[in-house]
Amino acid sequence: MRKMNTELAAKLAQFPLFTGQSPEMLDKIAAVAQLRRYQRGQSVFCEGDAGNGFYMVSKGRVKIFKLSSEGKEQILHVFGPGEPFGEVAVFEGRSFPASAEAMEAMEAVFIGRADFIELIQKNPGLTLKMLSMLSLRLRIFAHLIEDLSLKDVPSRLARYLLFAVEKQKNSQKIELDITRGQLASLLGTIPETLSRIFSRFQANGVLITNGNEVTIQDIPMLEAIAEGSAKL
Amino acid sequence: MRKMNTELAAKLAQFPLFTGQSPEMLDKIAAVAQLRRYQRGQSVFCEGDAGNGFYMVSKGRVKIFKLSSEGKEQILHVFGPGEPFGEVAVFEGRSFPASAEAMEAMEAVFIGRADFIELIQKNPGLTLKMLSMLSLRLRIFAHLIEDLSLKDVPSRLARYLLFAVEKQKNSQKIELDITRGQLASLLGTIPETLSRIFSRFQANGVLITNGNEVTIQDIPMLEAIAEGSAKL
DNA sequence: CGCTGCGTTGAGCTTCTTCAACGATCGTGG
DNA sequence: CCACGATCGTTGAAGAAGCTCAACGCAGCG
Repeated sequence: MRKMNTELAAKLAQFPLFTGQSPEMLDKIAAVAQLRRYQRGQSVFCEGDAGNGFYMVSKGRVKIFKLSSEGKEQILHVFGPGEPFGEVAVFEGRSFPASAEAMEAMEAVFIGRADFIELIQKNPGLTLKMLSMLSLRLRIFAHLIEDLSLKDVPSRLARYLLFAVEKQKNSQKIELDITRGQLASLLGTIPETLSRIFSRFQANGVLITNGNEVTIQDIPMLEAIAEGSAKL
Repeated sequence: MRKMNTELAAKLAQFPLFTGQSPEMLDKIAAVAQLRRYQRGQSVFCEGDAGNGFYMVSKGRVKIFKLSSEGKEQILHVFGPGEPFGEVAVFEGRSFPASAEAMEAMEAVFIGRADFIELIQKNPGLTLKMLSMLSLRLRIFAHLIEDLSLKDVPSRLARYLLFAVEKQKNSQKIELDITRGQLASLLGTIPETLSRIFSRFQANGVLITNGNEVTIQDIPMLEAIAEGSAKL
């Protein structure tokens, strides 16, 4: 039992949310945290479920998504190691507003609602981090809403690719870390449409695709498409 | 000066965020808060502006929105008395993710970033309220994303109307408190499309429109349309 | 070897937007 | 008091964007 807690505490220390916490505090947190494991495709929670706590990814990735009545999926987030999810239900005290599913073998730390609220109240630094994380998510959501409502699919793809280029230190060769289908769902479209647009970009010399590898050839053009000042 | 502060303190006490605060605390808050007035159509802040603080509506209404490069508008929120806005920029420390404009003569209390962060850190109750508010907004955004990505316009309108019915205590006569154009922008479409759908609903006996007054006649049908199990 | 999941391509169609015109309402100034 | 312009809402016709459905290729894996 002792050993398990120190292991957990070590994991907790990795999370941005908990950096700067004293070892004693980490031990306290570890005492109320549980480690949970999921297989690829396994559901973590479903929209509407009662939210009794929140999660932080320690290994693998989760997708947070909504389903339409016809089964179409809209991905809201893809979270990897260090990122928390399911907090909305904790603070707002109701059900989960979306579903979560492991995209690959995944491991997450779970902390119950009451325990976490207690932690927060005693820890102003933690509070501010949490507020800042929720704010960041609001910003991301606002961006997604803008995309869905005001931009066409080529623009969205262009924005996504430019973001990926930036994230990978401007190397023009990008490794897509999700499948085409998932990317389509993240961009609010379907695989067929996404595929057509990739082809169109390639036909116009904007990029070259090769499996999960995409080489960007014309960044200025991509920027023009992203902001809507050029069409293909 | 003294008088102004007590006036302000009285206003502050009305805000859900500050209910339960001691008179002394309210005075302290009032000392760092400013009252700002806006005319209909006046901009409060623009997307990208540096966010040095946040606002709480005390009179009138604001819309929070994004603009496309062609000038199309997507409304993210409409806020009335008691509701805070612009907090994202405070906690995340960057710029405003969207623009804000007064929809009518409006009055808002402004609190600077540093002051508010100080307040928060000394006041766990305030913290939790703030977390809960941000969470609620994330939930609302998730709903909007679902609408935009997974539902057609008739569904969105149906959902909106059902929500309004519920809000107005189930009287089937609804008073729309925003213009058609604004409603279109809130639902992620344009006035022409919205108008057509209202006509279609009316032609099928689902509702009767009369200016800003809408009388719902077939709630079950509206529910069916909202969830996508019926089309017109 | 066949199966299954994933990606691609084509054809047709639905939905929504665009563009244009028109009617109604309201506030203003003559 | 009326005329005027501005704003808003409505309606029609045409067009574009993206979705559905179906077929096929390809790779990985039992």
